[in-house]
Amino acid sequence: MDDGPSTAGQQRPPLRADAQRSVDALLAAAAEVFAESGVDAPVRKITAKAGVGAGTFYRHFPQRSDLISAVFRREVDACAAAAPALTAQYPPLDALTRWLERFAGFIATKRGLSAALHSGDPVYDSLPCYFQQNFEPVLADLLERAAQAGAIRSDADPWDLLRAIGNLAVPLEDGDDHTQRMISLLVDGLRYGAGAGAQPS
Amino acid sequence: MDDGPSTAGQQRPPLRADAQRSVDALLAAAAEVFAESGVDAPVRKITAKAGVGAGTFYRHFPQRSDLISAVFRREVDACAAAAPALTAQYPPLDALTRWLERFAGFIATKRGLSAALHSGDPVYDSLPCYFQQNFEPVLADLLERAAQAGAIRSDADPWDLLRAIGNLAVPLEDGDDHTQRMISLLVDGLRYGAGAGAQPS
DNA sequence: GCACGATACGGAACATTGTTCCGCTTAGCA
DNA sequence: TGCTAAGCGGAACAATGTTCCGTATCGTGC
Repeated sequence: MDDGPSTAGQQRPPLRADAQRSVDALLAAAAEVFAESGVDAPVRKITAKAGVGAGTFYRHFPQRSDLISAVFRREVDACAAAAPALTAQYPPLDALTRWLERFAGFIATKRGLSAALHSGDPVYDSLPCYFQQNFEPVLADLLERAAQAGAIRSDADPWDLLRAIGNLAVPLEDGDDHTQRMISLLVDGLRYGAGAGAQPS
Repeated sequence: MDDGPSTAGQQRPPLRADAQRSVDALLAAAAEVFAESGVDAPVRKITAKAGVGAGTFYRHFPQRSDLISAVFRREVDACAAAAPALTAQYPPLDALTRWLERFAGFIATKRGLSAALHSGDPVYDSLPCYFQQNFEPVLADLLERAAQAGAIRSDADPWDLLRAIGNLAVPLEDGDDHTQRMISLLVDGLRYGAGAGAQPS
């Protein structure tokens, strides 16, 4: 969906192969480093993990916010893209649950992002929108399939659920047992109103 | 209200006179520097303005969040404390207007604080509460006096007003003409429903 | 008023991180 | 295969956070 660092680029010549490799490596490394150290992690940590020099980093991401934004979008895309595979592979309720857990994992790597979002940098303005626009339809589809299968009630609002799980998963601390338990609680809640004789797990 | 940096101190021996001077100087300097450069301003800028060494700074504020929190509380106190004098010196409606402008000035120095508040540092958890607990009664009193004088309507909610002006004053950019105009607009709005034949300015 | 111990001060030194610069390497192309 | 522009690496520099310790000051008991 996004093949480069700057989203505002008008018409930029296609990246040379090695440059594309660098960008990919940096995004992958940054995602890992952000997950373990937050978005304020030192540049050197990222370049080291990516195996590139500092110059290369600043060539592709002159502003830190460019990198943060790019990593965020890439991870949103990846998480949203996981849904179809789950839908194809599992029954609707399982697909739903597994995707919610995947989503919680996504949220868990967002330490420090909340503060960045409030920094006032206009680069971030579009991120909440990107978040909603990508996730809401995905979850709506999962919910609808599960509802049509009679596994869950049909009046759940996707956006409500996304925010609820977003809040549940914020901590990131200790084991994610807690988040997982809360998710299954939510899913049980969804099942409660299903047409058939659903029973809590 | 708060005579030292750490709010969690159990029973700490009273500060030596020179230490108290240092703390005061640092808080005053930090307030100025924060206002002009945001809460991420370099430590050296603060110590230079306060006329103290780096060691002194870290002795009193081991964590930056300690300083930010202390400055915030001190300024909340000062702003809230300005109300009685205004009440004594001006008619109720004037006192109300002047205090709201003072409050807007307070908000205008809070660049970067919003991001800090979302950083997750538990030191900040109590600040929003402190903000509300100090300002709401003050404004409620000003509103009530103005309402009893027949200058404004009596159904205004203090907390609503605080948040509204907080939002109006956020920018801090250009001249504060804009904020001032918006405040007088709000006050006119309050006057509109007054019992007597109040007329917009 | 004086001496003494505890407390606090200042600022140089060190550590960490952000950012730039430039000689060298490589991809893409004719 | 050779040329050129794009890209790379990492040393060097700059800005800032943080520590350390010799010196100065305060509060106190006499």
